[in-house]
Amino acid sequence: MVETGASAVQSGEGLLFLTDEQLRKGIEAMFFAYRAFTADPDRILAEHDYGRAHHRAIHFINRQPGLTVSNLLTMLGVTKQSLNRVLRTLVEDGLVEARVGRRDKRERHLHLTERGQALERELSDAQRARMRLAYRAAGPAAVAGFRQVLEAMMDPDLRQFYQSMREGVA
Amino acid sequence: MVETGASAVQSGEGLLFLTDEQLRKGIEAMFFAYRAFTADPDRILAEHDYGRAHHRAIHFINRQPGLTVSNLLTMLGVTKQSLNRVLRTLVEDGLVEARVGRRDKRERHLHLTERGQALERELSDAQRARMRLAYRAAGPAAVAGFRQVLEAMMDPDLRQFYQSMREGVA
DNA sequence: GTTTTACGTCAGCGTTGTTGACTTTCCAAG
DNA sequence: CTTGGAAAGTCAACAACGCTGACGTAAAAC
Repeated sequence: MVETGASAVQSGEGLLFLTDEQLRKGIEAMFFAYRAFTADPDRILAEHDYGRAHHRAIHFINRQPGLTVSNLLTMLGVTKQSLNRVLRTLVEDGLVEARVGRRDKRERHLHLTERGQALERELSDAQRARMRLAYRAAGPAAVAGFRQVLEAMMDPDLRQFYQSMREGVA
Repeated sequence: MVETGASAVQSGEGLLFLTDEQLRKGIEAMFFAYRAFTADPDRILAEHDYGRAHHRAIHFINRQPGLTVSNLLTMLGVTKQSLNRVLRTLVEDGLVEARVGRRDKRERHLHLTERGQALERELSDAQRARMRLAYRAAGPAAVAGFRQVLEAMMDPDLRQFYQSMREGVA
């Protein structure tokens, strides 16, 4: 066992938010919220015969047009075989274009086609709509806290990635 | 398309936190944080030849000892066939006990055995440890906001479940 | 010129989700 | 007391999406 019991309370600092029960509620909140978070895109993807893996690829290709396969690999944290299967179908279906690198011809630079962008918009509109409602309901202060806690949960290297994603969308 | 462009900004209310870019960052934060959130349990589960599905079952059985299979089904949001496969291995391996209902003998009331409790503790200690660090780093105000936004994201019926989970652990 | 890197691909496997069909058990209402 | 339907379990088949391992090609790097 790592740490058991209401360790935070025992510290006597009045850190009620660090009770095991509070932590447990946070864990469950993550579970249920993530379910909701993926529900809308999942519905749309099912209509197009795609899955979550396709969504993730599309999202990051849209976010950083021209990123290479290995970049994407690092961000998604899957094997190249797994990603390749997904990427191949997206290229075959004409949603993604893989351009050979000009400086380094081994690289493939990924871009969304118009059809790819259309699906991306459909997916992210749905996801943003839910997010917007949640943000609006909770208010700006809550949103700041939300982002702070999520960021603190990430592994350091993934946090780097997250923070370094440029703010503009091109 | 549902809503495109920086709709919130156009409302002129100064709701900067509702920009598409802010929403996008929230979406990515969810993605990366959830990865981290499941990483520690996943490692432990792999050692025991179990998967995330087992973890989820164990979590909720521990949380509400004696809950029925259909209760669990509703909370997890999977089919009974899918849950049954998981539950069967847990019962076979002696981590979960399925007691026939006394009032309604069709029901199976689920309980963790000692070995089940041991694994639950191992898993949730790891998960809580990460959560505790994140909470501590972000502070109580951020934690409150974190919970508020997650709660607002949930579908109403799942939010009901989430809120109604009793605070004690029995 | 050899090694390393980036990418693609084939084969095989495991977990976890799905649908559909069917049985058994049992409560409850007619 | 019979019957309808809910709760639970099971079998079969399938799909998405992870994984490992092995292999091939092209190009960059040393």
